[in-house]
Amino acid sequence: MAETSTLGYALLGLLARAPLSGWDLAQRLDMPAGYFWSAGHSQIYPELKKLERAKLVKHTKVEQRDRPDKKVYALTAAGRRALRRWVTTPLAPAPKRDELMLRVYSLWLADPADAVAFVRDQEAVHRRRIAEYETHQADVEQHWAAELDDPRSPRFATYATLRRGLGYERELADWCAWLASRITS
Amino acid sequence: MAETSTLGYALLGLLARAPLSGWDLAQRLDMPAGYFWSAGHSQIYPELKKLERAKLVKHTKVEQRDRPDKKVYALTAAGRRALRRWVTTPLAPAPKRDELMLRVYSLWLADPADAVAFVRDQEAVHRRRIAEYETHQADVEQHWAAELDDPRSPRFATYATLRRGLGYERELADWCAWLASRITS
DNA sequence: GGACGCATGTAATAGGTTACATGATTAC
DNA sequence: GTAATCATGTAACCTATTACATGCGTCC
Repeated sequence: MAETSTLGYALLGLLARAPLSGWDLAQRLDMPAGYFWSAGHSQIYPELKKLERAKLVKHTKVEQRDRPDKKVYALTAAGRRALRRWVTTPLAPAPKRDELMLRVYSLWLADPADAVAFVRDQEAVHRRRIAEYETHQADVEQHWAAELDDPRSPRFATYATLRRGLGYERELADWCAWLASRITS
Repeated sequence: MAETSTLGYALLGLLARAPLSGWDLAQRLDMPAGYFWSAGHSQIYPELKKLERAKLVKHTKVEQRDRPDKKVYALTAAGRRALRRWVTTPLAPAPKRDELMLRVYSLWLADPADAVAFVRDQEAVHRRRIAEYETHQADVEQHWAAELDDPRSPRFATYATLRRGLGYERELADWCAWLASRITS
């Protein structure tokens, strides 16, 4: 029996690093900022209420002069425990849904010229993302070198996911290049 | 205006290669057989009815002596055209949802020993999948070498997705190994 | 006055999973 | 008879997306 949904854990994971408002959480989980989980604000506000009913988070009203007031959510001790327990719980294999692969599975039907254009376009998308991630990586390695050796610092965890994102995008872009050249030849 | 849902295209993609019954389609889209799309039979049977109403597929009853009768679905000319059009249509960036990365993002909270065990376990899962895919790859390369050079053969498309699956799993397993050793040191 | 960013919510719809339900045929 | 495989369907629930809805404050 999970204490909350996966989205709930995503929110707890962000709040474990710093208290945030619903709007702030939505910023971080909206594409393209959310590297590996995403959600719109219409999903986040109700979820925060659930988490609060479950006593995993609590909010405090913060009045602002220059902007509308907001509710800032923070983890409770129980919320932190639940998150900590969840992170190393056995992970059930999730069904994959990759639309690019689904397209490629039927790409033999297309005109080869169209197929190459499609695949080269995908490659460009991922090369752009690689450049973006590389900038992040360089920044992180320069400014937080010390923390990247400490597996108990949040920065270490962020760095690990960034490395994975880079590896993923590189492998994908290279595969696109391989496929495009293979169709051409 | 898409002519059908992504699941619909997944079914069309399978039927473009050979006519199949709902049950056969479910076999191919059930974990772990479906490499990059999955669906249960409760989603497939209604979807086939939708596709038939849209005249993208048609079924014929096939009586069997040794087994229950079945409905075998095949693409119509319109279905084939719709699929062909769809494969190279610009692909909208999809929101990512990767629970493993979500766990790792909060892994700094866990005891390092638990964290390493968790990551090593994940690595093992993906190494097993690599071994499986490698067997497939060897089979395909041996038996269908000629077709793998023809971008208009379905076998070529399957081979391309298999290569991608292998690249994905290798990158992931290697990243797990990197992370585990980084936590340990 | 209008656009933009901040801020919070609800409603309707679509997509997906789990559970319920039935029935044929074969092998043990 | 009973379990396993083949075969087809519906219902209930959960998750996620898109659309609707409101309102403050700043800048132009």
